[in-house]
Amino acid sequence: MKRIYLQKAKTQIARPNTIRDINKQIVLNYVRDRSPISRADIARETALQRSTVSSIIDDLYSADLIEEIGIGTSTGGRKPTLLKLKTGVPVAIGVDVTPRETNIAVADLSGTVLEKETFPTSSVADFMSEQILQTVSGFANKYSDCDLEVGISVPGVTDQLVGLVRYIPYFQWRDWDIGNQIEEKTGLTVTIENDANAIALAELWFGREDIRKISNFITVLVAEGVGTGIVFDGQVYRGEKGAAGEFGHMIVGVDAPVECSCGSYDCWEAHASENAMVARYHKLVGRELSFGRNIDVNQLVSLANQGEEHAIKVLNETAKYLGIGISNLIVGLSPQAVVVSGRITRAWDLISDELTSIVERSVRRGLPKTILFASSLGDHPTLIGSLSLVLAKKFASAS
Amino acid sequence: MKRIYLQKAKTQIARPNTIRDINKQIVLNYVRDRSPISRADIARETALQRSTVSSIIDDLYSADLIEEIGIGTSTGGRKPTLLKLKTGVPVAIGVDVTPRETNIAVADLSGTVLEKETFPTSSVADFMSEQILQTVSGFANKYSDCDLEVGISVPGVTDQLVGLVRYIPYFQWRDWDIGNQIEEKTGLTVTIENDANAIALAELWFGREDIRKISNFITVLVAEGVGTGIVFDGQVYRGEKGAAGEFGHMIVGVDAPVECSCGSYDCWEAHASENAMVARYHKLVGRELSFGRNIDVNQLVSLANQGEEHAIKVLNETAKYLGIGISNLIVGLSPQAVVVSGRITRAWDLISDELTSIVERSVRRGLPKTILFASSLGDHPTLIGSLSLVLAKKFASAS
DNA sequence: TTAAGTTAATTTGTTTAACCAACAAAGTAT
DNA sequence: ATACTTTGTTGGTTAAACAAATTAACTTAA
Repeated sequence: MKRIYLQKAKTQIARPNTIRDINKQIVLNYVRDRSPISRADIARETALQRSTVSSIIDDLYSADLIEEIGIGTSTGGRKPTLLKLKTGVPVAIGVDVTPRETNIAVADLSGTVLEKETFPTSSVADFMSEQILQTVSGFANKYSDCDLEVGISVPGVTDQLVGLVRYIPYFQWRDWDIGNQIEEKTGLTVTIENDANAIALAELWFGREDIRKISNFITVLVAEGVGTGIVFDGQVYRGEKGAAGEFGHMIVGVDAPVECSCGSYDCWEAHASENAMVARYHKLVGRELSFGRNIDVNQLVSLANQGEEHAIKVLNETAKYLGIGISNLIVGLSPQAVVVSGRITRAWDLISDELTSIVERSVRRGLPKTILFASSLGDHPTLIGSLSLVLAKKFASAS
Repeated sequence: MKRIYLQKAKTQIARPNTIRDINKQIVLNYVRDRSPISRADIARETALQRSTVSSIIDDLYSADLIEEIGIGTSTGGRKPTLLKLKTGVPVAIGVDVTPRETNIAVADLSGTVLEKETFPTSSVADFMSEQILQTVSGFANKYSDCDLEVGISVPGVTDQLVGLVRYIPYFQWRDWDIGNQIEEKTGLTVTIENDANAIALAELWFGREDIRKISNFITVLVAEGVGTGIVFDGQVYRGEKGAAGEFGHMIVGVDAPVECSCGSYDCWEAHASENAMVARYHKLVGRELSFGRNIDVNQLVSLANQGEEHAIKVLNETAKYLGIGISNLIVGLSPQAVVVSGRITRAWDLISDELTSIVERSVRRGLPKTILFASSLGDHPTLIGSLSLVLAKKFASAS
């Protein structure tokens, strides 16, 4: 049940083709989710007429979105022709900027990465712009016969309307105009989004099956900072100007091991981020043990997985604060699940007990239990996030 | 952009009449919002054909939702016939249960209360059920020729699917079956909802104009406890089993003046509720000054408005904690506005400065400013909330 | 005061895309 | 070999949009 806003009425009214648009999208989602599937199966499940389904399938086939994959087995009558999403054809370019490295990839409708390039992220914005522009337009030229769009994920505040990165705390970049630059050079449509929101979108469309079935959940991205993405009723909630999900700056306790990117020492981010984790380790073992330089998060997690007790202690401590923040979110938003992503989840076995026990304290009488998951998006969740910005548009409903 | 869930596909596919359903709803909203308005005006604003609008208006007229109000002035040609919502006809019964009193009212499509009965709320659930049943069925019989539905607002956790009140902390009622009892006795459809969520719905549809135009906001209800209602994208976010918005149990500080309904002393509710306010006053002035009995919130607010310094101090202190919680919500959810309701808002002039200054600290660089409002729903916001549960259904879009 | 121009609302016919029913194609079961 | 099933297509019907013409009712200017 949703309020109708009259300002947008001209785009909201239903035209004769609105019916087809809606049903086309539903049928496409069936092909995506249940493939291989026959026309008759879709008709049964949607309660559309078989003739209507056939007609819609013709449309989708012409639009190069689906293909026939073969003939199925009979169940007492004519054999069904089976359908699936058209794969192997590039449809999305994803640009994933993280503080350490930048990944640019080309993917097909199913989200499968067909080609990928990686380079270290430089702290000089103009230099980065140039490198990204070069790679993206390289892909665009190579696949100029395909109908491509570009999605960009960055660790900061974005403005989707004007295609601008407002602020990236890690590099202190302000008003980085990468979106428009790509649009101008390649002519492709560009969508830009905060990393945590992009991950939320990726979990919604490409995450593990038990999450894709859920319509209300929260993603927590533990990286240099802590970002949260909120999925509400099957859509990512962006808030005013896409600034929602900044629960990283929620106050959870004093005297954090590191300063938050906002300057304070009492934010959740200052207690539970990778930076906090690294700082805890140095405080515990002294700097000399870690080769005089800062230990890498990967090394820290590996040490813990190998059983090094200091590393384990640090992970547990970090998990505790992660849990406190998560339990605040659960109390307030009552999501069906919370999905944690970031390198810390490589030691999921070591932290899940601590997390679960803290989170369970927040379960209130009579309320359903919120499930905790580690992300299943793999080693580059934000890259999948950037691709999702393009792919989700193909499958999502307009409203 | 919203995910399509295949489980519900059978109810989501578009039929030929889906077009009409959508456009009918949009036209009805124009009549509601812009009345008096002519058919030609609606056609211009929606970009529907004038013939289509006329046909839809005929439908709405037959359904008794609108009426002609007269002839407008010419702007150079034929005079327009002006339309408005049909008023004066009962369509909703609202049942508003608060710890002190219970209000039951009948309202028309515009939300205007046509008739109202009030009685004190008893702590005995069965007795309350009987009183409510009697009053509601009285109204139902009196207006048996009208197409009525019932909305119920309660200060606790509700389960809309089975029509049950799961838990009311104030009275410690569990599984109070009032919804089904009314349905059985009267045959009317009943919708049950938590008070804070009902208020959010009321603000969305019947609140002040500057709020109705906003699609993302949060309502904070300060009563015996503190409840929050979240409006995302023009719809009330209920969370899993309607348990969202329990930010009252967010941890904001230690040593609250009263115990929270959940038993702890560090919840927001324990710092910022009416109960906390009353406890602060007693601690400050001593019990004897307030006639040996607990001072009433109304009295406390009146004293403050008259300039009594202790009362003012208490209100300021309470506003401080209210502000801390609100600023956490703003950081995390980035709403366009926060609407405060409850008796404390009768002293809005005394608390708004304190609130605003705390909230402004949470405004982060580059983010739009969140506006703070006192509710404009009047003295019985939860009653309007209960009526909204019925009325919003008439105007909202299905998806 | 008549003719010309405007605006409002309705009527008539066309198009889209759903539904339904009948049917051909391609199988299985007795 | 015959009867039944299942899949997918074809042709006719219906709902509701659009588009254009028409009627209604009014204002303005010669």
